[in-house]
Amino acid sequence: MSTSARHPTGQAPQSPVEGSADGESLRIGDVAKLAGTTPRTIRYYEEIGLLPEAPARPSGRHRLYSAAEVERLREVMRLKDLLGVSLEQLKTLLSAEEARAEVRAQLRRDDVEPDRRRELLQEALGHIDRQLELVRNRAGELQKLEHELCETRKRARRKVRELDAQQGGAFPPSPPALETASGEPQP
Amino acid sequence: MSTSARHPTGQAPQSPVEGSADGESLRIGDVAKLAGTTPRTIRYYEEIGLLPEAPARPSGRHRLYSAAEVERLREVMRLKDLLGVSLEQLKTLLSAEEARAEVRAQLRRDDVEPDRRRELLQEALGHIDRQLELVRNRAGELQKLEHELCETRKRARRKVRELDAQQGGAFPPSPPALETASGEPQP
DNA sequence: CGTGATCCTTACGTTCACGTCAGGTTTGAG
DNA sequence: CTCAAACCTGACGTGAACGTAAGGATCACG
Repeated sequence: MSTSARHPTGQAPQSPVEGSADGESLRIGDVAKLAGTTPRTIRYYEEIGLLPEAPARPSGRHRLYSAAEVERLREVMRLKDLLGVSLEQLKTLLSAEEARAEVRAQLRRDDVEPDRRRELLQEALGHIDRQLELVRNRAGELQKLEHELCETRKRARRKVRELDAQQGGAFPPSPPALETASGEPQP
Repeated sequence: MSTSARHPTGQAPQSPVEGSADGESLRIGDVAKLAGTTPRTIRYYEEIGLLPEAPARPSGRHRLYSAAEVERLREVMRLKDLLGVSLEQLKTLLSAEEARAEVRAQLRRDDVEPDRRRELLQEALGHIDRQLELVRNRAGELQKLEHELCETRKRARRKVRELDAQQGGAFPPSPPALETASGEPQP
């Protein structure tokens, strides 16, 4: 970081990020930026099997991704954050989606026996239900917490108003500070 | 762990856990069990200032807790889990509750100037609002996720039914597996 | 007042989820 | 073809959140 800022163009000359017409050939750095993370994380996720290996990479060559991989990554990060599970558990959960993808693939082919189809769909449904239960539990807990906080908030506001009214008269219920009326509550 | 299982009474002779009439004098192991964690974790939380030091412990003596501490601990664990924040951030968030406790204490004393009261209450309100926003964000995200999962689930079920109907006739829509009608969905 | 279970402090070990650095290779604009 | 920028593979480092083990002090029952 001293005498290397040569390119007077300023920014990095590479990284199209959206240059090509279709949504193909993103490099790992681009994907990372688009998903809001780092290349290292992507490689790590791939390493532990949370993300599939970059599709058909010809040996030691650079990884190339499509927009779909970015979506996948975002979804992974979203689930990790919202469900608060370990990457290992997340991998298990996501295996369900892989299974579903496979189901869809099989469904597109028309040469599968209906019995087999039923099996696959039923399995997928089971996965979905497990996820759904997990999500519902957490969502419920969070709503409970939200409700509690709202109540607490109400009580606090009431106390403020009481205080205002009690020794009021001196000056009218003037705007107490900045954000006054309904800046937050709107259930 | 060889020739020490003497006490024929079977269980540990200590740990009242609910023996005393009031809710006092719990030892760290009891608290841990009641809250579903370990003594080490409790000491750690105390060490980093997430929990207050066991009240008035006479020097190197054992820690003693009351039922209230158990509640506090459960609350901490709940927030940690639901909000998915670091213990450091959680400490910051909880400082708000400490502040609120202090406010309540000051409110009980009657000799505080109203202006000061207002200040305290307003501050507490600010803390609450910050928490509330955080909780609401997460709750909203989780609901979105839940909704998406529900949709996916619906589609899957529809496909199953289609499959049933298509090559049905052979045998009626018999119970596909075990859990059949409305075992999960009830929004 | 002995004694076994529990607790104390101190300190090092561990797992997860990456960060960072080294040394070499690949890529793409010029 | 050149050359800087980005990428590659290892390998080691790191912070958070505890686990675990050592050596000794406390506690409560008998």
